[in-house]
Amino acid sequence: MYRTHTCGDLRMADASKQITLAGWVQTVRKFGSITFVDLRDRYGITQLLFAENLNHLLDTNPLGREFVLQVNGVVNERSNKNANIPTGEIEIAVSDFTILNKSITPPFTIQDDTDGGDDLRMKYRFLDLRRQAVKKNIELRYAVNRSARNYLHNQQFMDIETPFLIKSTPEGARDFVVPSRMNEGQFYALPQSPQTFKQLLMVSGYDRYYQIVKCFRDEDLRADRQPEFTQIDCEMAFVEQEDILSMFEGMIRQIFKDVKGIEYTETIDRMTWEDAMWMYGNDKPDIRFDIKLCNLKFPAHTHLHRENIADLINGVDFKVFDEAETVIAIAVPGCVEYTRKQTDELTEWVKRPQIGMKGLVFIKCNKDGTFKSSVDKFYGEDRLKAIAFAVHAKPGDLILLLAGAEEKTRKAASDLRMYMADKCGLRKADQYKLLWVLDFPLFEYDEEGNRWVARHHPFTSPKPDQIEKMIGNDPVIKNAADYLKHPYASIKANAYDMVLNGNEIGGGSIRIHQRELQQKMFAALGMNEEEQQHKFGFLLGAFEYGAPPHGGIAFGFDRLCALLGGSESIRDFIAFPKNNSGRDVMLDAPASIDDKQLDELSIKLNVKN
RNA sequence: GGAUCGGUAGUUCAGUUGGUUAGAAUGCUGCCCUGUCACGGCAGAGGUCGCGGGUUCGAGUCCCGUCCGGUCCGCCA
Repeated sequence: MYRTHTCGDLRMADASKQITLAGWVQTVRKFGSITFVDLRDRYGITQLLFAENLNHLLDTNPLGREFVLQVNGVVNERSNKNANIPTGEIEIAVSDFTILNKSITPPFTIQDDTDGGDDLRMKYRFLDLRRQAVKKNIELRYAVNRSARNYLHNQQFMDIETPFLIKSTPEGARDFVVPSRMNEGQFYALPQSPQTFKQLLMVSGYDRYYQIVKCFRDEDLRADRQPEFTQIDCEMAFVEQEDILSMFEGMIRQIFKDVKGIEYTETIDRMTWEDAMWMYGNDKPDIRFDIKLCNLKFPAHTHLHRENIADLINGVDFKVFDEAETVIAIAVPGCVEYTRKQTDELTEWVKRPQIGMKGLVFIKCNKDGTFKSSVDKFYGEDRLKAIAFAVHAKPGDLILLLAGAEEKTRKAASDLRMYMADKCGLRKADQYKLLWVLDFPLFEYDEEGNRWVARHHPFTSPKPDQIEKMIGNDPVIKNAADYLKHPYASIKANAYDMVLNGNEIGGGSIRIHQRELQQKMFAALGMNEEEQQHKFGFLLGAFEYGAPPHGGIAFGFDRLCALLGGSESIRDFIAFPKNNSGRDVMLDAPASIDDKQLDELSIKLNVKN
């Protein structure tokens, strides 16, 4: 028997027991004739004491970091206790030991605050995973997994596996493709999601399906985006939007309770997509803090339908604002004392290419009720006061104004809102705020292709009262510049996203379940009958055999884990992640394959460079 | 496809205006140490400054190219 206990088990109650432990050597502390060793496994750390009688054996069999060690000994009370670890009251008086395996010196320290950089840690991920800091993330991931499964199981959901080798249907993201040896010149694709399969399962009558499943997208990566990622993928039949929202509010509440010990009892806010864009400039707003965007000039072209607003900025010959399509302001609480240097830094920040604004205007709302702005030359005290009123600014606030083209300015204002909130500590790490964003547009205009694309995916149903708008109008966009005037631009979908602290953690929709409407949808996306049949004939066919009304949602599992673990990056919540370039630096994958393999697959390479 | 930051000892980093022998911490090796738990003390080894080219009397430092990594924009239905 290799061990009677783990390195996290033993306490004072076990004193004087004869035990056997096995684990990894974390540290060796030698004091002349006695030696302390910290032995580590998944469960904890236990201190070993090698007294005089054994110490000479350590001279001939020296222990190094990460050696695999088995010891027999007696549990003793320590004379000096360590309150920092659960096993800190006891130690093992070693009677004999076996080195089960040696280790070369690891390239970085296996501690919470490792000295290893990201790249190195990924290369030696199997060592990195030994660290407590990473292990607790992997444990959290499993806790979220268990919690979701329990909840869904208790709600009659069935976990049904769907295939990974499927057909490429290049709508949306790029597919990863897999060549087929037995079918010369043909390729499978890895699923971007099990979307069509789960819909077919609804047709088959498995009216509550879920799967915690890998999905694959061949797109550029980010700190929160991996080429293969995991979704909690769910679908239900005989449901309306409200059924889905309440079912999955229940799931997220359960996860908060099981994983974080948080009773999230408060109502989960709901907001339309239009409101989110109007008030936050963003379809996944962080509502932990109350800064809202305020339009001071109504944009000439917008899909956000709002009544006109007070004209507070025109008529003073300030060209920057006069010539701008829109002017958007935010009031940042308590920043009135910003120095010239600090406001200059903000200006530089919005001028960075990623934001791309030309400049930034300031209004300081002094505590004595007066105003001081960078545009005093144009705007008198009365005007500034009126603007401050419109922006809901209080004395002590700093108002920031951005001017420019509608979409760009709105996005910049949203980014600036988040940036200032971070600066002011308004995005509190221990605070969680959930939000549903509803009524997304059904279509999005693709400038490059001058056509409509599905904002969510082509299986999303329009709001029932807007089906007319869809079937009654030709999708062709005659004048690209005026796409917002096309009836399709305003069609809303039965689609919803769950947002946590400014991150989209889940999204879904009520699906189309009638063949005719589905075909109309495909046609709207520019797919002719032949293409429809070729790409989605199986689904259209299935819809003719009694497809029930259905809908679903998918949660980004990795991202949810990262957020619950308090991290921006999902990599530390994936046991073996890929780097920024989609490489596995441990395996050194992807890699070339040999000519024989290529030959079997009838593939000839055409590699540039 | 684009922007930006970085690459110097095993590791994490510092390195001034371009100037003699490139430093610190940690890790590693050896010696000392009976109560440590970030043990301590002494000594030591360890470098093609990512790679290639250029400017210069002289380049870790400046310039050009390139590779690798981080972050972001585009992209991600």
